[in-house]
Amino acid sequence: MYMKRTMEYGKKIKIILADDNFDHLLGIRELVNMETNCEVIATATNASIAINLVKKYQPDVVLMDINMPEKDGLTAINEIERLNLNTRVIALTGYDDPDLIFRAMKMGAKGYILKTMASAQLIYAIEEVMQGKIYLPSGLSSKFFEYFQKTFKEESNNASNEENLLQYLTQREEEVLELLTQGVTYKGVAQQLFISETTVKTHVNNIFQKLQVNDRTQAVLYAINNGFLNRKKLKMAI
Amino acid sequence: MYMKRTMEYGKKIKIILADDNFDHLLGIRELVNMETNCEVIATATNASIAINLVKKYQPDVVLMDINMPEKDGLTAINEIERLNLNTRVIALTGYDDPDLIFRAMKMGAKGYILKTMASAQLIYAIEEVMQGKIYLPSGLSSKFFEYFQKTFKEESNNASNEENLLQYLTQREEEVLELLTQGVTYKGVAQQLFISETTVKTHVNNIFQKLQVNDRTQAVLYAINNGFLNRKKLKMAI
DNA sequence: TGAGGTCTAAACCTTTAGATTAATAAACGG
DNA sequence: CCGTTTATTAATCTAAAGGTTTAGACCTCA
Repeated sequence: MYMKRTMEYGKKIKIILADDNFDHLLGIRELVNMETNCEVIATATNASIAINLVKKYQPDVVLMDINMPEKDGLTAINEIERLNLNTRVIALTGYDDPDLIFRAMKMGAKGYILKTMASAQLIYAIEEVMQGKIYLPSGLSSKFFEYFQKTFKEESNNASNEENLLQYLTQREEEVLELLTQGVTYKGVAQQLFISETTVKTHVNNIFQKLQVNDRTQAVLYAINNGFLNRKKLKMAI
Repeated sequence: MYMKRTMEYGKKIKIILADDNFDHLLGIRELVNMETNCEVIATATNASIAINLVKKYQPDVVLMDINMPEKDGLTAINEIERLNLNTRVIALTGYDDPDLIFRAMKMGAKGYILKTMASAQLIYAIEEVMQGKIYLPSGLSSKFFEYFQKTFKEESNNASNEENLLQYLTQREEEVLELLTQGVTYKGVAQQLFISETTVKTHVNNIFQKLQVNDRTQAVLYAINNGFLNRKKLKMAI
């Protein structure tokens, strides 16, 4: 499924622009077209149109303003990524808000540039992502990592939380809890573990005491918030 | 709480080295000490000792080999970060495994370098992180982002899952569900929303039907896995 | 061998959860 | 304006969950 995609000289890089500000649209198009290696093949003033254009033309690069009304640019990036085309999206915005950068990268953006940046950087970004690289200017990269680490700080504080009550569970109790986190009833747990329903209740009660909760919902929430599922490798640790 | 930390000329950058390989330890110390602006004030051959040394000397930079036996380097990085000192950790390893890079950054590493890299890069990395920057060489940065985006791909596929059943909930039902995700009982919900317990049960039943689940645990799991909490801004969207 | 922990199970009881049905009021379309 | 839908409210009844106590079988470690 992997398609090699180096810059083929002679063929221009096909670009689609999406920006709700018409003046910006024209300006950027002008700028990009000046670069002989690039060609803006279509423009859109909202995200929905942009997505349709991408489906139709399958461009090399999409420059997506992520501050658009209605369907926002971030969602649009995600939808384009999920098309699994060979299209790279570069997020374009006026703000260097860390959360925005983080979410854009999360959605699959291959680059992120500010409208206030020098125009040469835009061309450079296009060339970089065309080579399969990620383009994040140094300043934005720092913001991204700051935000990234801040986001995971609480989690790791919780996950290795002084006293993680999950550690006191026995193997059997972990097995029961794992089934509880899947929404299985006592009867279901009993059948899957080949024990009686009353035994399940005993285990569950012990779990409640150890986790200091009163019911299964709270137990499940505790388990999820304290890395139980991660440990079980049911889901990638985030 | 923010302390400005620029390079103060005249004062050497205090560095602690942690590497279980004694030869590497000597080599890196030699290398770092050659840089007149740097000084290795202590070395450790395992993570536990390293952490104690950090507590004692509060160095500017820790070069941490993350492939050590017993307590692994990644956990050590996390523990050092949680000390909230002004110490920056640079991960040091022989492998450019994306997962390793991702986890190191998650734990709070400010830089990541390979032992195979040119020695000059090590010095450069130290200087960069001392300026508050993140040091990730281009190649490793790409690996990081690839991994980052791959990790979040599934999640966003779920989150904006064609048909997110959460969208069919009424406002009242959302209020009820929000309380359910906190492990509140029917009685508790009734008191908080000033309605009768039986009314709560009706809402809950409607929620079950709309989310196509059979009990509150499954409803809560559905809500969590489909971005309900994120939307409610109770928790940072990851 | 005896103390302690785990896993199993049962009886008995209280509380909560879940299913069904239905009344009221607001919103909407023709 | 009236029938239709939808949201919200509510009562009743059954099933499931949860609390408590007791106890036997098994294993381990001192």
